[in-house]
Amino acid sequence: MADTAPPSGPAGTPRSGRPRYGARPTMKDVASRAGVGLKTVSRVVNGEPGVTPDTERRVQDAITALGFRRNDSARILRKGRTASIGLILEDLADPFYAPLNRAVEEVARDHGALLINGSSAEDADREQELALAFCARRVDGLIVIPAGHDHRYLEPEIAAGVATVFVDRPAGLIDADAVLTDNFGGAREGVAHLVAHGHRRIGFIGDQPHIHTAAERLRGYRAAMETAGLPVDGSWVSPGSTAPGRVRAEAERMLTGPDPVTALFTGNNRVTVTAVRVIAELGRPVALVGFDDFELADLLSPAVTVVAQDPARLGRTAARLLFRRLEGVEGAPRRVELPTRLVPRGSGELPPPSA
Amino acid sequence: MADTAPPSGPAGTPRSGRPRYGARPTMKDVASRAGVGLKTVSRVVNGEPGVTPDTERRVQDAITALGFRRNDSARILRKGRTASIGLILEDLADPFYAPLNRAVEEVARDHGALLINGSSAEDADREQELALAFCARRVDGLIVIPAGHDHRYLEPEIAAGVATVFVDRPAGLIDADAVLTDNFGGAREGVAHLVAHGHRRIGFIGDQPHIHTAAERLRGYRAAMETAGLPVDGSWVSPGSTAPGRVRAEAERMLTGPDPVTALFTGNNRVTVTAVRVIAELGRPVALVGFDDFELADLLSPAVTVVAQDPARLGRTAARLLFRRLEGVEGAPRRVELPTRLVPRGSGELPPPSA
DNA sequence: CTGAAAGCGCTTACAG
DNA sequence: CTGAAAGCGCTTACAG
Repeated sequence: MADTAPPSGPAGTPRSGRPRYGARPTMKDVASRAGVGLKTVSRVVNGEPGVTPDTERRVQDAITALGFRRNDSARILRKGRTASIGLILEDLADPFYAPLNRAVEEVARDHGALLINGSSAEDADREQELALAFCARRVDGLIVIPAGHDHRYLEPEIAAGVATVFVDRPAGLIDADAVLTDNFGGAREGVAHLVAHGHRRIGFIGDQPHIHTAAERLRGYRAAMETAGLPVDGSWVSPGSTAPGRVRAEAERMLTGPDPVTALFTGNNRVTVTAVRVIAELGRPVALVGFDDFELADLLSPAVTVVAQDPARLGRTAARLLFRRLEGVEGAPRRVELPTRLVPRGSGELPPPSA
Repeated sequence: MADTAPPSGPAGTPRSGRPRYGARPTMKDVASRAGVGLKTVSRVVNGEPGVTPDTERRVQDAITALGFRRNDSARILRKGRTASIGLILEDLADPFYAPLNRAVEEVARDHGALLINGSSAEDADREQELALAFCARRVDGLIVIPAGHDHRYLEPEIAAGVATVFVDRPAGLIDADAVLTDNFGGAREGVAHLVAHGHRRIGFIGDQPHIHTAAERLRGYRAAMETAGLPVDGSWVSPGSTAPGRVRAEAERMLTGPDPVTALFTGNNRVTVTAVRVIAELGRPVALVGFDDFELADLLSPAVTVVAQDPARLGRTAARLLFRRLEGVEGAPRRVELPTRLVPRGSGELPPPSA
């Protein structure tokens, strides 16, 4: 008899209508179990009209019995769009980018898209590798916080229809949508704030100058000093790595030399935190304004005055622009610049020591 | 002549061998342009042996000319595994989970897999929706920080071969791999530390008790008190929302009542930060130990003593376990528990006010 | 209302 | 060394 076939254990059930272990039932399996055609199953799964209640029920029963779940990868292959976007940031672990990440996710979710994530680790090669891997998966769009300065490698992808928006820093050597913070204006305002509180000797410690945001902030510092008619001594300006060791050394040098600065403008949150430590160890108050807000800045004493960006808004704006492009909005690449906000908390309002 | 066909603008090039705008060249396009078979292109693209240098060059030229990039979605459909994993956490914007996220990414990268991300927003329905969406995309594996307490919805997926590891909190109503922190032991140690510094009246403010980690930490608090032979007044124990308003009210109540506690044990980083604010406003030192480390804890005054978890290790451990499962390691579900580390910084070593 | 055929862009299993 | 055929699991376009 046909039933004398060897009993099928959990690891392999050749009996028709049931998938083998580790495999998954397909629409074909559902169709044969329900005794209908493939297209009818497709109609039920996708809620398309034109199926009698009785047929629908039979299909639903088969779906439940087999534990069928539509394979969206196959669907996607046929439909063209993948309903997924890729986001490349510098470091998924960096608290500064976390709200940006979440904001992008929310917008993607509103549009029914999934989010693929990756960290460039501030390495141009890794950025490219990730971006192209995402494109190979045929993401509909790409949001990139660039690490590199040459994005020509993306030209074929963009031409092929991958919507691409750069955030936080502009693209290099290609013309593309970008959503940025007004780094120049923010830094200028922060330094002007120190000037307004009587400082004339203001130090700048920032990130490496090849990073766009760092260069812009340094430019803002210089502009504020020039506007105020203040000279800038070369020894007051220190762009470079944000490694605590270097920042610490530079802050100590500027604050304890023969003719010390009376205030510090720090170019990003990591620099600011190290500067706070140095000042605390110094034992005397030093005026400080930092670029980027950070948690607990208000709990330190003195509380730290900052030029705040809005990372969530950066992400939201970029993602919305991306989906607008995907919906067919054409036009020249856009450059959106978001404002900063000066948050006075105490450290930036300290006067210079009365000479 | 054939060349009298209407000129083809950028939006549509019917000329054979070139894709229309917005579409992408396929292996078939490459094959016909190079004058070879489809399989030969596949061999070149995948670096398989058995192609003469001359043929290979012709194929490479066609690839370059057309800007071909293999469609990994199609490849995946045929191969079975998608080389992607999904990670569901509570909130991509939460700095606590950011290092976990990055650690998972690094392990995935080591295994050539991409990372799809999502936030449950502490909502069980949204967790399920995300998990099933990831499964529909046929991720190879799933790492979940669960929001819900019933994960039976994942049983068909797990049976179908989706490797699944829970992190930070265990799965509900199913038996599955889990990587957890020793919340009980950590809390017990933190409270015992306060006891060792002379405190007998210690308050506990924690998260909602239906959250596994919160319940475990409360259990640790009670165990430490009991071990020390100290009674626990009901008014000293406050599990509930971590919203600043509630935490603030509870901290103020415990610290300013008729018979106030002399020390506070706070159940997570958000609670700790609010407690620090309340204590700062109070104007007198109060001993404090918090569960979870946080940035700048050492810069506050007094610096905050914490029971630290290692979120990156949590993520790394979970991801490694996941890939071991994907490599075929069978066996009963595992439960890994990672130790905490008490970090004395000052606030936890304050003595009770001399009565 | 229902379904057979063709095709999305690859890989697998074979055959020359 | 090379390639035609079949198939991964769906959807599209059509026909009954």
